[in-house]
Amino acid sequence: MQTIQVLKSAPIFSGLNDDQLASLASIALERSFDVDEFIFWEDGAPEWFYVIAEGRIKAIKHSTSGKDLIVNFFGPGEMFGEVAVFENKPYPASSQVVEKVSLIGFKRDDFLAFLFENPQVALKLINMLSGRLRVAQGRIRDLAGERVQQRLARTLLMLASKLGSKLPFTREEIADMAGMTTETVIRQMSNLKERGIVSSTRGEIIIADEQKLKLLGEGPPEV
Amino acid sequence: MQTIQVLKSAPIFSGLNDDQLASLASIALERSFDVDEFIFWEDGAPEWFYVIAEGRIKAIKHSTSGKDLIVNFFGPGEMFGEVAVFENKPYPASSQVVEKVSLIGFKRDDFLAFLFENPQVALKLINMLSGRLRVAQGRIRDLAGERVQQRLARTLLMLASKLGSKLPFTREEIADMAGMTTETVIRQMSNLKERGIVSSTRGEIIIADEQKLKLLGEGPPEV
DNA sequence: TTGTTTTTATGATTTAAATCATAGTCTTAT
DNA sequence: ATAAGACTATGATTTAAATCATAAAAACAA
Repeated sequence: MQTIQVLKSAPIFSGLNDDQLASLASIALERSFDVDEFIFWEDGAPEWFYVIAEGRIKAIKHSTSGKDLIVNFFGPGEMFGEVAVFENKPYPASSQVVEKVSLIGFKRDDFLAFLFENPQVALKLINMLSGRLRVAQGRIRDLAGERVQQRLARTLLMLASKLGSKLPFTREEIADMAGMTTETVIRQMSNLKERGIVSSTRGEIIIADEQKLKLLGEGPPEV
Repeated sequence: MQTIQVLKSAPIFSGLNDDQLASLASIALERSFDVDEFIFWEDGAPEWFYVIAEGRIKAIKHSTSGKDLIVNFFGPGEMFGEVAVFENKPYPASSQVVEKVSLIGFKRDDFLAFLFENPQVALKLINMLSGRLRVAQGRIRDLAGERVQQRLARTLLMLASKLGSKLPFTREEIADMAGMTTETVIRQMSNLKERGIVSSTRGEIIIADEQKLKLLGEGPPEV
């Protein structure tokens, strides 16, 4: 796809006129990565800020205990790497390809200059960062002290809100997102299957009853 | 203190010239609240965005299980309420006064208009939101699966980085921040006191050996 | 001063989830 | 076609932290 077409369809650049898009495209660079490749590593120098044209990536925070945590997934039209670039500090997480991606990259200085000239985009960016902060705070609460069943339910619902009811994840990936062990996720999923709340095939989870899942995620353990 | 003086000293407005400050002050409104008062409630309509002139507040996320979580503390010069205002969605957390505060408030529309006219402030804001997102992601990792000793250590260090080594908090408040029970915090703190890492009086914690605390926060449980 | 509330402290018991262990099933590669 | 590896499944055991319970010390109020 044409760079300009991709930019046009990205929420962060929605509403830009042709001149603005052309000026953006002039500082953009296309890059592609294969499955499992790392686009950048946690603690690396913040050079690039990306918008996804095609494919999906995951943001991973490594831990001294070896237990990595998947902090987010990003797909077409979404941006990532922005925290590091706008703060001019090392990337706070690694990004690894889940599905072969084609990216549009911007160099830090070029993009900041563009922002300065286009307050409209800056406001949009402020809006999107606020949204991410809201989601992050929600996850903080979820992870602090809730029971695994609730955490799992919320994790699945969060994914479903981005990807629909078919979730292309293994139990292990879910465990890395919800901050628990693979075995625990498997047990909980078995339970959810018995109760008809989800169904699944290898590497895929289908949410069958979103209402019930919401009850589990919001209400007390026993409902 | 004069509104303009306060604004001048707030990081988000650093570097503004007198004209800009005057224009800001013209849309600002001063408000004061007493200890324990709520400035706004989670899920309330996003009307005001605040900068603190004096005092301290805490941001609280309520949970269905009744166990509230303190997601942040803010003091002089810091802003809060921005997520709701910039997204135009309900406040993601409540804010309650810890120490009598005097605030400078901005109405949503007025402030957005100011931002549009002052891209310099917009960029600064992007920078600060990025910083908050980075911190939030760090907390997500901390809360996901680490042991209480590590979580406590990191919580204390996070607070120390904002407030210095004297922390004016009870064990209960720390527990609400780190996502654990008051008893567990008390036990862990007793242990840290025995080892000479912290000392404390009622309602106050003093970090005596930040180096050792960092080891506990970063390394594996046994060092 | 005495009584009440808040904060800190510690012991005993329970429990949810991690860990350890084994195995079946599905997918992919050679 | 068979072997190798990844994914799912379940049982047994351990363990960290929650919960339940009691109490002393400090702060505060009447």
